[in-house]
Amino acid sequence: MKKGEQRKQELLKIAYRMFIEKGYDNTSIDEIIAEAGIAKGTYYYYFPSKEDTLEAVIDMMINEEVARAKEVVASPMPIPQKLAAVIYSLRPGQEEQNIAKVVESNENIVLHDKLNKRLIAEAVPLLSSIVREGNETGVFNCEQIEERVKMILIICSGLFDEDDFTENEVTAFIDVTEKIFGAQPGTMSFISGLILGGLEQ
Amino acid sequence: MKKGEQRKQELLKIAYRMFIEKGYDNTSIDEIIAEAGIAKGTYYYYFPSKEDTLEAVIDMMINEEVARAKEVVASPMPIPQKLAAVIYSLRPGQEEQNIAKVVESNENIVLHDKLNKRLIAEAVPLLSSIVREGNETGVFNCEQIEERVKMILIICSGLFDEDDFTENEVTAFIDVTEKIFGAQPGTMSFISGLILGGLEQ
Amino acid sequence: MKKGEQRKQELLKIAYRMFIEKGYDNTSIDEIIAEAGIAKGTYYYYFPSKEDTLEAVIDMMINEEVARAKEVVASPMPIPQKLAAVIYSLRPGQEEQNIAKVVESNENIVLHDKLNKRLIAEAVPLLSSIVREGNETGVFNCEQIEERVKMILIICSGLFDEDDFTENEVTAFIDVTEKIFGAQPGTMSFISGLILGGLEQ
Amino acid sequence: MKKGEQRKQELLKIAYRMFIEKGYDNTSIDEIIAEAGIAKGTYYYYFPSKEDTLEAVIDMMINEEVARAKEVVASPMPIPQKLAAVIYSLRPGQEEQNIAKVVESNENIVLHDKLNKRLIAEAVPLLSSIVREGNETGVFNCEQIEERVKMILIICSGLFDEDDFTENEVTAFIDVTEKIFGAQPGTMSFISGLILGGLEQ
DNA sequence: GATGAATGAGTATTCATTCAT
DNA sequence: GATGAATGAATACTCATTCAT
Repeated sequence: MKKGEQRKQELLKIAYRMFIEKGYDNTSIDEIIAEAGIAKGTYYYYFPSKEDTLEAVIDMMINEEVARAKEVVASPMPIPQKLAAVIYSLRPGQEEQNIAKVVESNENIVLHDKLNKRLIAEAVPLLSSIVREGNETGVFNCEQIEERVKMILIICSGLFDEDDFTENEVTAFIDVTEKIFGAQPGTMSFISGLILGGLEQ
Repeated sequence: MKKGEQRKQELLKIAYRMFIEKGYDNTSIDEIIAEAGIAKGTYYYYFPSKEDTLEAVIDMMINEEVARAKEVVASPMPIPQKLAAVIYSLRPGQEEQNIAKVVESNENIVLHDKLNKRLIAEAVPLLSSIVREGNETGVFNCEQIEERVKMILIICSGLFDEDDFTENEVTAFIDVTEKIFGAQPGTMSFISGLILGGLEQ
Repeated sequence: MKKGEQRKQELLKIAYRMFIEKGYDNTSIDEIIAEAGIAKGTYYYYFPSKEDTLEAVIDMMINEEVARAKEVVASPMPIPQKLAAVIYSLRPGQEEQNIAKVVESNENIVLHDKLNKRLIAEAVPLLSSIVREGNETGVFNCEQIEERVKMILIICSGLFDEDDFTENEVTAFIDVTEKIFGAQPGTMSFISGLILGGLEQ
Repeated sequence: MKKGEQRKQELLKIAYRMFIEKGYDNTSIDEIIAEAGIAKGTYYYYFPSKEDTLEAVIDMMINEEVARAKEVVASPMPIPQKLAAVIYSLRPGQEEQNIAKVVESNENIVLHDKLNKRLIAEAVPLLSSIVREGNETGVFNCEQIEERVKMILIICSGLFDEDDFTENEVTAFIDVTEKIFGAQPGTMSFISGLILGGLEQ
């Protein structure tokens, strides 16, 4: 990697962390360069605008999450487990666990929303292939695969984004997931353990 | 209604319209007062801050939508139709049909998101009572009623907000709705006509 | 005059002086408000932009110069003297005599040029009426009055703007002026004294 | 011509074109080097500063215009025609005819003004020799030759720069030119055709 | 000759909020 | 109830220039 490209990656990491910690709108260029210890001109040498930096940060996040998801896809696992694992690996916020102060999601709707739309776009094909495989092996049975996958993703992001879900929500979610993909009752019940395990981390 | 309260309502209507037309962040107090023809001090006499104005605008929208929804609840209708009708009446954006220029939803995530969360909070009890009635009459059959209602609302807002849904999405949505509430296949198929009808307006 | 209008006039005076002393481009808003002792917001309360301030400054200068010129027009004087006196009163830079440090004209071409164009537009009708009167009394004899007046103004601004003209230039100018307006030789020779007198100030 | 000198000339041509197309102030070094396809360091290897580039551009323009003018001076022509032809060949903007988009003259006062001053300095001796020749052959009759030549140049640049002159202006200009140089009425009337011909190009 | 990463002072503008009258 | 003058912190972005390699 060239020297310039490396520097750009560093900047990206810093911007990424600050956007998550403080929110995109609440993070000023001045703060970013102070943190990075560079001059303002240097920042603008690498990024044409703050907006572009956001775009680049989102690309970076997406790429990492998708890469992780693809590893899961490639790994040997029962279909239902694989489906759940991929969704789980895509969880926006996964990344953010390592960061101490995460801004209230209210103050970062911009980042959150952009990320979500991109994530859905990237994840639908990935998950659809799994569901298709499930259809073939008989563990799933459904049509409109892409649309159902999209629904699951929407439900996940709407339901679990804030980490304050209840047992009832999980129960209903499992049932709905099974029915959405035409699986036998109980097929997805392992999710319950997965989520609780995730919480205990 | 007192004179002061009346003026506050006028201001609210203006702010409401401008937020939708231009987006919350892109609407400045200066623009609001110019439109209203009042002095800046007058604005701050009625609203402690811009944020509070947003809150009041959202309250107003919610109230109107909930009132409309309650009328539907009170009206005599088969349960499944009533359920759908209430959800439909709550559709955020319903209000905005009368406004010429509506800002791109991207630029109004703040308003959009706040509204959505409030709407879900208000709508869940309303819809739950309908589902409960459905359970009693046997047309529905499900537990975790509130959670399932919430899911449906999440799916609706994620799927239908942008008016660019496909036939496959509608088909899948109908199937999923039936299964979520434990209804017989075909129970909710009338939705298809409802959505298309809504589009043809 | 209302309080606000008064403040605006003060600001205008300050901006005017600074533009002349330092040049338009070299004068920053920060410097203006520091000089005026006001907050940045206050500046923008009175002027929508720096460009508008320039426009307002030019208006002010033009108005004062035109007012002075109109006094001369109204005063009883022989036509040739009156013509010269009006031109002299319009001299851009007349104003600037009172200001200690005047920026090199090179650095203020913007102001200078805008002023010049406005001045010619304002002055042509005024001077034309004088020339017309001269035509009637027989002291002048020319057609294309407006065009000739414009020429004289162009010559003046091109020749005398920098105060470093020579005796030969004055001699030629007098001759040309007489011929432009079809006056008898010697009619305008008093100008020589006028210019030298002006210089001695 | 050495390789380095050649590259400098190329750069100059690019800067020249961009200054005219976009205005001096609106053209950034970044844009110049992007157009030229060179690195920033390379630019500064050839030019010590942007200001110096402007100076060099102006030199180049002047040289070309003066060279053209000198050809006219050397060609066999009646004196009055030669005088007019030289002035016409010096017209700033002559060069710019070949360039598609030329910035509004308002936005390029800096270039325009510098060029004008330089042009007058270069042209006065050239034209004076013609007028002197005219004095000797009797077609002209005037003193203060340099000063009168300067006046004509000032009038031309002030009157004809924007290509929107009227018939009256041309008529007056011809008359004034004749009188400035003490020529017989009608001597310069051919100018009328020259200007109209120039326009028809 | 040539590169391109780094600089940092400079700039205009926005806008929610306050408060004396 | 109503006014509007005053505030000032905040902010993104520009750009000519330098210099180690």
